[in-house]
Amino acid sequence: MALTIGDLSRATATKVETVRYYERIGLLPKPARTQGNYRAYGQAELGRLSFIRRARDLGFSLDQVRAMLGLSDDLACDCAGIDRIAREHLQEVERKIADLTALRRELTAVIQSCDGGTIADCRIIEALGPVAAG
Amino acid sequence: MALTIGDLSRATATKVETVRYYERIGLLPKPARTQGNYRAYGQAELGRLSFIRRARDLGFSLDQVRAMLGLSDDLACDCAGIDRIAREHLQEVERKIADLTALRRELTAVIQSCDGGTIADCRIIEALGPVAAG
DNA sequence: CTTGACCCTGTAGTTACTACAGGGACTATA
DNA sequence: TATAGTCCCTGTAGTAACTACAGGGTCAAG
Repeated sequence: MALTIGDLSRATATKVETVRYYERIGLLPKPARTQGNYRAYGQAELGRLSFIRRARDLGFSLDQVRAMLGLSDDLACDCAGIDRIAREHLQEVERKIADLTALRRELTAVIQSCDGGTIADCRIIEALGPVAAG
Repeated sequence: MALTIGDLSRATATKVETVRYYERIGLLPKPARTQGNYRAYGQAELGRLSFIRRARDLGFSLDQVRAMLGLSDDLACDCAGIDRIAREHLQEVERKIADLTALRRELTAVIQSCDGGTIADCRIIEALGPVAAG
């Protein structure tokens, strides 16, 4: 049972036009077509699209997404290259987790002070303040 | 000692043009000017810009950033509204932390299997797979 | 007093979508 | 079996969030 472009769209909260856009720029493979010329997808494409959308939502560029998908596509080729890419992305992932954790702490504080009726001590901007000068 | 636009740019890894863009769309306040018509910033603007850039890097839209900055700007006004916005953003932050944690696990696995010489078991796509159908 | 690094305003280009326009496919139902 | 409604198709044009010049002014150092 093949999936339509609308199925992928609903399952990943992605506009139909965006799915076609990803195909055009080569992020998604050109799918099989039905007799009526409709795109016919399988579970693999659904998984790939889900990865793309969620990685985008985490602030990675399409080029970075492409590189991460490459980790999965280029299996058993250039291990040194894969290792380097994975390590770079791991660093970025850890930085993002740290920033989000700081943001969570400050949002929680805002909510709590709202609960208490006072909101004079909002430090949300400081949560993502400038890094120490190099 | 005022900061130049170049100082802000270097401190936050932001293009000078982007700083001026944020001013144009009202995300940064119009700063004071020197005799020579140069923009003159203080620490507050540096903090604000840093917040904007890091929140953008975490995948928040400029509108979402604007709402979060509002939490800090509108102190002592509409507590119910602030609470709602903060709770919504907290939910999104927690979802992102969960996704990034899954991504970190898979990237770590890729690096480890590379260390061991085998990379046949890359599950990075599954880390951000489709959510169960509703 | 000029060279180089910085700043200014403006406009045009890029990335990553998003929204039609104009038309074909398929499903239900009168 | 006609036809209304919902999907799909290919284009092209618009939007959001930058980014890159062009053409020119400012300012510290030598």
